[in-house]
This record gives sequence, C-alpha cells and structure tokens, in this order.
Amino acid sequence: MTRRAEAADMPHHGEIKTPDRLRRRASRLLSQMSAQSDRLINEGLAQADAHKWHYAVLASLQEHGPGSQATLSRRAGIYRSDMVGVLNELAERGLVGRAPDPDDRRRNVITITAQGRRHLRRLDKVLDDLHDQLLAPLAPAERDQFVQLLTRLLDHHTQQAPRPPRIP
Amino acid sequence: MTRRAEAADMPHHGEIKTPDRLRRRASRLLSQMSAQSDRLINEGLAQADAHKWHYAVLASLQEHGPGSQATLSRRAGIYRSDMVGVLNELAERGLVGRAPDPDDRRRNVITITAQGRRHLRRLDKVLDDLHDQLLAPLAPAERDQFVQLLTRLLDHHTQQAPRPPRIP
DNA sequence: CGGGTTGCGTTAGTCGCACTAACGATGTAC
DNA sequence: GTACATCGTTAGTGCGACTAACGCAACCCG
Repeated sequence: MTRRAEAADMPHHGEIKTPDRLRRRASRLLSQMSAQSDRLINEGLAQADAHKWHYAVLASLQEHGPGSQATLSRRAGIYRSDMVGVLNELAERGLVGRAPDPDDRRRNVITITAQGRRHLRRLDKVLDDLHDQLLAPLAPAERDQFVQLLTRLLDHHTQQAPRPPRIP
Repeated sequence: MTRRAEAADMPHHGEIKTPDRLRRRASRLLSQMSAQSDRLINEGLAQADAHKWHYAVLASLQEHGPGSQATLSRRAGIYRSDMVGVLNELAERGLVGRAPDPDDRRRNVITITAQGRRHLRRLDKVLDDLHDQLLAPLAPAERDQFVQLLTRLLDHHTQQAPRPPRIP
C-alpha cells in the first residue's frame, strides 16, 4: 500500500510477451482437450455398451494376434492390474477367449473370437463417427497433421525418453 | 476348432483400412500425450513449490485484474469448489489478497500482490522451459500450428457446443 | 542339483483431477 | 415480500493412471 497507487493489478502494457498466455499454453490445451475428448468418447462408447479399453484390447488382438495378458498390456498401453478386469468383461461377453498357455504355465493366452471381431467392427464404426465429431473443425489435411504432430510428440516422450513409467 | 485351422486371429489382409489404427486414434493420442504432459509439468512445478492451478489463477489475475472467486473460477477453468483450496494456499504464501467485497457481501475480491507478481514471473520462466521440453521434437512453426489446431478444437467443443459442462 | 532373479496374473489400494450436491448467507426480480 | 439466483465453502463421487505386494512358474548360473 505504501508504494504509489494500486494500478499494479492491471496488465502491464509495455511488458507484454504474450497476451493470453494462459490459454495458449500447450499443456493446458492438451489437458482440457483431452478431458473433452474423453467425455465424448466415453459417452459414445457407453451407448454401445463398451469402453475405451475394450476397443484397445480387441484392436490390438486383431492387429497383432493373440498374446499373454502382459503382452496385451504392453501393446495396448494398459496396466496389467487393469487388464484383469477388462479381460473379465470381454470374456464374459464371449468376445475373447482366455486359456492357460501350455508352454508357459504362468501365462494366459488371449484370443479374439468371431463375436469379438464382429464387435470390434461395430466399435470401429462408432469410433470413426466420434472422431469425426472430435475433429469436426479441422479439414482432412489438418486432421492428418494433428495426428502426426501428436504422434511425434508422444514417440519422443515415450520411446527414447527416460521420463517416468510406460507400462512397467 | 471345427472350422479349418485357426489362422483367423491374424490380421485380415485384404480387409485393411488402417494398419495401426489403435495408435493413430486422436483420442488415444490426446489422452496419452496429456498424461505425459501433466507428468512433466507437475514435476517441474513441484520443484518450484507450485501447482498448475496456482499459475492459472495468478496469470489470470495479472491479465484481467482482480475478481471474485467465482469470476476467477470461470476465467481459469477451475471449479469453485477447487478454487477455495487454491486460494487458501496462495493467500498463505502472500501471493494474493482475499478481502470481502463491500459492494456485494457474498463475494471475496481477490487481488495479486507484489510478491505474487514476482512468483508469477518465476513460474512463467519455469513453464517456458518445461514447454520447451514438452514440444522439443517440433520446429517453431510446428509448435505454433499445434497450438493453433488445439485451440480451434477446444473452442469448438467448449464455446458453441452443447457438450456437457464447462465450469457451471 | 539348488537358489536367486525375473516375469506372470491377481488383489488391493493410492493419488490427482474433473465434477456434483448441498449448505447457509446474501443479493436480485417480480 | 416472496421466489429465485449467486456466492463461498464443505463433502463426496467417479475415473483413469499408477504402485505394492502376493503366490506361482520359469529361467539363469554356479
């Protein structure tokens, strides 16, 4: 209070770097957009009685073939502790088979069933639609670029970086 | 088992749409990248004894001047319920002032202090560094484009969309 | 052979963040 | 003056990411 008047609370013009720096911070944009995306996707998948993780597991099975739970866990980026429940749900609905591996009795071998493949096709459609909503404001070329930028960033921070854990 | 051999689990070539569709889904990229970003930022800010929300509040105060808690809440995208704790922490450290509004006795008027401004300057530097790490693999022009794409997406999903809540 | 390390599936639980519900106190509109 | 909205605050939910510890099976190496 002793120093001059209290005009000090208003933006300091003459010292401007970025007006609106809050809204432009990539970290904020990422977390807010991720929340928005999560909401959209979860709602959409819920209407198909599904879950993000179901899709991830089924898609990874379809693309890389059967595998142990730990393998799937790494492929799909889901922790083994969470994988248990996901596979329970998928197995209950007959979308995957879970059988002990005769060659290594610690493992379960997970395979996708015909019904699972059918379900995956449905989910793929649902997700195509949802991503169309998600990326609505971007032109096709921009969508590709967006995905490409994100991919490069993610690769940088997962693969070679000594950043914290990545499905340990 | 009764139907031919079990080659049915491998990827169906001849039906390929996108190989690797899991990894290319924007929703997945967003959530994974957001997690990575959160980790990086939180760690960095923790070393400065700070928090994402502290920065958001201080920056919004600096840019738009003082305001009630509810106003700040809307400006910074933080729920009123969370704002209470954030302001307690900031006030404890003498970074903001919190005084009852004489014109409307429901409100508290929050102002940034000189010390708060100093702290904000520090945080801005820290965040600049962290974002440099975050966006390391992108060239300057690409960083701008990334931010611009994210901004457009976020605007679309917050402003005009009847999507769920945005600080109600 | 035997003993240590490593990987497996499972259970339980933590932490942080977005978000809701409800409260008393105050202000606004009709 | 009565109904309704808004404010700050407390408490609590739900979910996703993540950790710890378990018993078991397999592998390594001396």
